[in-house]
Amino acid sequence: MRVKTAQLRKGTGLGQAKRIASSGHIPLPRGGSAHAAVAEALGTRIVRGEFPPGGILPNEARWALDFRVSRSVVREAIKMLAAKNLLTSRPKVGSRVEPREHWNLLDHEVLAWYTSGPNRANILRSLQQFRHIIEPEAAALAAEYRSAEQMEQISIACQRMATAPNLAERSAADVRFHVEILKASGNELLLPLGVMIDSALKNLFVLITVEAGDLHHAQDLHNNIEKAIRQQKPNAARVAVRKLLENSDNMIGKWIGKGTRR
Amino acid sequence: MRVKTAQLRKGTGLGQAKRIASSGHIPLPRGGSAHAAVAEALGTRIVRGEFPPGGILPNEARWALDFRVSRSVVREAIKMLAAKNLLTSRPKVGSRVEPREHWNLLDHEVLAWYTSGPNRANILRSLQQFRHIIEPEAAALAAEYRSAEQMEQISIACQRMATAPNLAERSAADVRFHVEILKASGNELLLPLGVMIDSALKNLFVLITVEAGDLHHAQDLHNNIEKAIRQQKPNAARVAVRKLLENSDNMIGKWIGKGTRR
DNA sequence: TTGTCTTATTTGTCTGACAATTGCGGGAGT
DNA sequence: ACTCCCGCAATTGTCAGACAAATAAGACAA
Repeated sequence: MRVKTAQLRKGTGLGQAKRIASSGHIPLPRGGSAHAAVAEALGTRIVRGEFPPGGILPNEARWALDFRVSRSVVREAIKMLAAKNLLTSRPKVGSRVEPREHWNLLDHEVLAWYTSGPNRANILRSLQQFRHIIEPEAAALAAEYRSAEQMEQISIACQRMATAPNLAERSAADVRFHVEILKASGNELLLPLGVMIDSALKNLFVLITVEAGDLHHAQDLHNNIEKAIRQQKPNAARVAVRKLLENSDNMIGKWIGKGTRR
Repeated sequence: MRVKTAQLRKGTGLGQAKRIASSGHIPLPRGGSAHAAVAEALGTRIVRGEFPPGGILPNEARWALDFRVSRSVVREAIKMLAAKNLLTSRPKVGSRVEPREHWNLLDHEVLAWYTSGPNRANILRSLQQFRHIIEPEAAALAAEYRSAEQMEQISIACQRMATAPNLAERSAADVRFHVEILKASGNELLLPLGVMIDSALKNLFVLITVEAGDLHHAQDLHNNIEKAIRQQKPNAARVAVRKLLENSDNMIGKWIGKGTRR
């Protein structure tokens, strides 16, 4: 965070209130670099719908005033958002928010902004549903095409899950287990997608682990997956993963049922 | 393109050849804005493996010299690549290329750079495989949860495919058909993912359409999908989509078999 | 050998200026 | 009154130079 302490510009009582107010000083979250902070602030507000798709947002100079940063910083932030397809910029017209279907929702930053917003329940549901689509097929592909080394990695992760001394390490091994399966699937796109899903559901993940009173059962489910892949039985792998997901669905159901508000 | 004609810096015979050569003038593709051009140039070279993951790339000043642009432009380009997780920057150390599994492969620009590179066959194979995983389930979900309006849109697209006067319009209707199904699936992540896949396979798409001597057959396959979703039969929808994909697999096989090099 | 200090390099930020683009309104011509 | 063209102004795009901050690497002392 490089924002100067002093350097308060004088009044700037320029008459505006044209398109959107957005007046006054907006404090930036401390800790990172300024452009990242601005990008996060803008990105969050866009994703939350504060600036509707198709709309024009305030110009760079205005943001510079509001955030008390230079225009360079604002520009770099806007370029980052443009790289995520949240908006496009054109001279004279400004930066226009793209329609939602153009947004790169698969970007983990965008996803994080999304899950911090109002309709996070909706997106979390979509994510879990996504796992049902992706993971059984990934396991089936892994069972079919895995190499010996990849199998080795999967087994290591599985064993580490079983012998983990605490929940944190167990959760880490769990993620590793998933990732290794995705790697073994041989599909280059499955890996980043799976990583993205896992990191987005990370919170959910540890909660499930905590909630699972019956760790033995959960471990059995994982062992079954490992075995199916080891024996190169795609269908068995599919079924085993479905069982595991079913289990975690139940955990989520319990968790929601418990009335865990926010 | 805003690069000045004049303004040729003098010699700059500074001794270096430190990490990577990259000396001399690198011309930028004409047509867009400078930062977009630089981002594309750098992104392409990174994705193609010219700068290996974990490596440090030349500093901003150097790129500014090589591309004959200001450092601001280089910085904005680098920020765009950082937003796609291709690299991270830290003071004093420079910009380091991230490991490939961190790259946002689901970004359509990154994907485009990828498909223009050497191992495009590999990535195209992964994409088509992806369709086998995604689309049947999407259609099943659509069959289950579609609204009346969504069904209407799907039918319209299907009919428009049948009555299209030329290949271009037929291809457009085809894409629309897919997108409407994804929308009807009710999963917010399926839509952007599907759009991304379709746009990446666009070229492949039209080729398939061209290649398909038997348009009637292809249309029947689409009609079956439409019917299954209309009748809200998820399993039938899954099967119908699988048939369609099988057909397009065959077309791709034929096309490759024909010896279409390059 | 180890810990600390200095230094050099690189990104980060600020500032001010000008260029390029283009939506919009006003004026000329019919 | 209507249409077309042109200049204006607002906004992003680009440039240049300066300084701040961070930190890796080497120098030096204990």
